[in-house]
Amino acid sequence: MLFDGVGGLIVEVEAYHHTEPAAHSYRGETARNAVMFGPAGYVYVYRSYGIHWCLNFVCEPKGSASAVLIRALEPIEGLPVMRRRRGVQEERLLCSGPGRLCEALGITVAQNGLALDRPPFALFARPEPVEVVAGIRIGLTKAVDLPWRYGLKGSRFLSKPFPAVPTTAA
DNA sequence: TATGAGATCAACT
DNA sequence: GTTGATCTCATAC
Repeated sequence: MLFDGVGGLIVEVEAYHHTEPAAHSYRGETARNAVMFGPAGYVYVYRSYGIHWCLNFVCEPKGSASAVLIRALEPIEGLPVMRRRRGVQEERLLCSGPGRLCEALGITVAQNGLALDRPPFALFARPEPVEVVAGIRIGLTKAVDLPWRYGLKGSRFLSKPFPAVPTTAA
């Protein structure tokens, strides 16, 4: 996934749906979350805790008000730009979190409602299936127990590591 | 290394 | 007036 020539592999996401209280769309459509109620393939950006931006992709079906929060990215393109914007050198810290990711990519509310399949956005499918692990969501105060966090197995760029895989659990 | 509190604003009640 | 899908810095081990 690229934005304006800067980006990398998405390694961590969280799912949101209007039927669960943690979602912004839970209480119905408002001026802020209107994008979530629109067609899939658009971005929903909002400000969190007054200082951070969070990037979401709106999903099918239209009207379901579902979206995925992009929580972490493996930086690949435009590393110097990201480092400059973030003021951090370590690759792992550039995009390992929703707020960091947006700062690194230069995403703000100005991008709210933009289409994902047109510049400056660019999405690429993976050449082959990847191993994905699911887990409990992070940083929420509602519906915390839903296992709707998904990440690339073994990635070093996750905002937080996933629990050990079931096969190795005690 | 681990835990705690502050920063800061848009939208909701 | 309160809350929040967060991050960073400071202080305490």
